[in-house]
Amino acid sequence: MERQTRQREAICAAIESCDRPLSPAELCEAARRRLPSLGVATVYRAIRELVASGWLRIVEIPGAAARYERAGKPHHHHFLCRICNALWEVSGCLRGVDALAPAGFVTEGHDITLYGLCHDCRGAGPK
Amino acid sequence: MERQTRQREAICAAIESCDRPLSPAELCEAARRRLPSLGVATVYRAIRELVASGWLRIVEIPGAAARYERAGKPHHHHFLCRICNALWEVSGCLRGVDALAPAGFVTEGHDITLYGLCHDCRGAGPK
DNA sequence: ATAGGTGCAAACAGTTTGCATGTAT
DNA sequence: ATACATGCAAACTGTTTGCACCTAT
Repeated sequence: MERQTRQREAICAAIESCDRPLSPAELCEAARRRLPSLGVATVYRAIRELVASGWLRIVEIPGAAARYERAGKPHHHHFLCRICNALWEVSGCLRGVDALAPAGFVTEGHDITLYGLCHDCRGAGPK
Repeated sequence: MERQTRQREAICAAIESCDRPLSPAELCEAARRRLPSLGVATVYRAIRELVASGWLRIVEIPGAAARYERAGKPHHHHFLCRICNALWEVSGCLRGVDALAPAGFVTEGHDITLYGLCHDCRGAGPK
């Protein structure tokens, strides 16, 4: 990430102007609205570099494509809406999560993902 | 799943003789020890049918290929070893997980995945 | 006998890589 | 001027599908 290029500006701008984590495809589509000629490979390369540099964070979701959000937020988890597929941030965590591991295992971290209906979809039928 | 075939016997036996969830590749390898000519496509087809019939359960893991375990076990979670990539069962859960959701959200379920070093890899360097 | 199952290889989707060209410094 | 970055297409990986052959019933 040594040079400032139009493609990197488009990619970073797309991430910053979105309030939810984006998948590579969503990010590519969003950045192409600013720079239509943008290639997929460039998006993947930028993601890798931004993650390596600590600017981006990978959000891995069970059963869905990984998404990316700006790094630096406090420890949190996510809520995946079954209806609209939006991924929401869930602040806070629980004590004792890491201690669930079997004896003799070394726990280095954990993920918690909640599933259900988000505020917007609760009560509404499928989109 | 209408007929009893050697390949299906090998696949089901592989699952039942293993105490942890297997990825499609692991399952294929294990079943091939019983029936070396087994094709990948057959493994995927069997997985799909066994899940549909309720005999197998999908275990989705953030950032890793899905694994499969016998259905019907009590609620539990999993531990993914960073070194050997094996997925281990973690018995128990925590109270209050579903209540982490933001107000107004309806939580229907959750996943917890722990990461770290399993008993076999703790202390050992990378394989 | 025959419908369902299998193995192979081709088709796919998502991600990565090689290379000639473009461009920020 | 010269690295570094980009776009394209080919390569890879993991999963699915089409099809001719095989086999449990």
